[in-house]
Amino acid sequence: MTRGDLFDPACPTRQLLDRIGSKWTSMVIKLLAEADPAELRFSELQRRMPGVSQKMLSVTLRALTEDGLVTRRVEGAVPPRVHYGLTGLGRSLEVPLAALREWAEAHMAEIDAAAGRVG
Amino acid sequence: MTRGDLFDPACPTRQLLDRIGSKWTSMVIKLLAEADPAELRFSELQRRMPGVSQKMLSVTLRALTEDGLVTRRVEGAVPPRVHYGLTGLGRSLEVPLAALREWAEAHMAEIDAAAGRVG
DNA sequence: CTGGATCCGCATCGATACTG
DNA sequence: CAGTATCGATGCGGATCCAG
Repeated sequence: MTRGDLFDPACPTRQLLDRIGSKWTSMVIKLLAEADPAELRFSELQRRMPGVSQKMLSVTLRALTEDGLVTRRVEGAVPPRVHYGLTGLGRSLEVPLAALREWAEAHMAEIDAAAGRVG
Repeated sequence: MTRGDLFDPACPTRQLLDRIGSKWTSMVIKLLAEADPAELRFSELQRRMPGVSQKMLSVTLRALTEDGLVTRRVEGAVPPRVHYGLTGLGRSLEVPLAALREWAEAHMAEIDAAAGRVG
C-alpha cells in the first residue's frame, strides 16, 4: 500500500460521495443532463423535483455551481430568470453517475428484497 | 408531504446513494473488493480504516449484510472470528463504483480548485 | 421569480462502557 | 475479538419569512 491510497481521510471517492450523496444533488445532475435545451430554470427544476424546498434547491445548485459542475446564467433582473446547466466537468461526471443509475435501476429491487423493505 | 419520503420512490439512484453515501460504506466495499483472499476480518477492516469506531464499522457492516451486498461468516465462538466478503450483488456494484472512484481520482482536484479550496 | 436568513426537528455519527 | 447499548454533539434538511 502506497501513500495517497484511498484509505486516507482525503479519499477522493469519499469526498465525491459527500457531495453527490447529498439529498437532491444527483437528481439535479440527472435532470440537467437529460434537459434537451441543455438548461433548466430554477422553477422548472423545482417543478420536476417533487418535495424539494426552495432553500434546498438553492443550496444544492449553489454548491454544484461552486464546485464547477453546474453553470448559472442569469437572464434579466426583474423578474429574474436563472438558467442552470452542466459544465464539461458536470457532463463528465454524468458518465459514471449514469452507470451507477443503471445499476441502481437494475438491482435496487434485490437490495430492497434482501433488506425486507419490499411492500 | 411533511417527511423525507416525499420524493419520487421511483428514483433508485437516490436510494442507492443513501446507502453507499453513508460515511464508511464505500470504503468497506472497496476494501472487500480488493481483498485478495476475498474476505477480511472485522479487526482487519478496522485496521485499514483509520478513524472508524467499532460501532460505526459494526453498523456499516450490518447494513451492508442486510442489504445483501456483503457476506458474513462466523468462525468459532471464542474467540469469535467474523469474516466479511462481497456477495455477487456487491461485486456487481463494485463495477460502477470503481468507475465513480476513477472519476473522483481524476477530477476531484478540479472540484476542489473550483470550490476555492486551492489558491 | 429567485434565493438568502433564521429557527428547529431529526437522523447520523462519535465516544464510552459493557457483554460474550 | 466482535458486537451492543447509551448518551451527546453535530449538521443536514425542512418550514417559514424576508429581500431584490
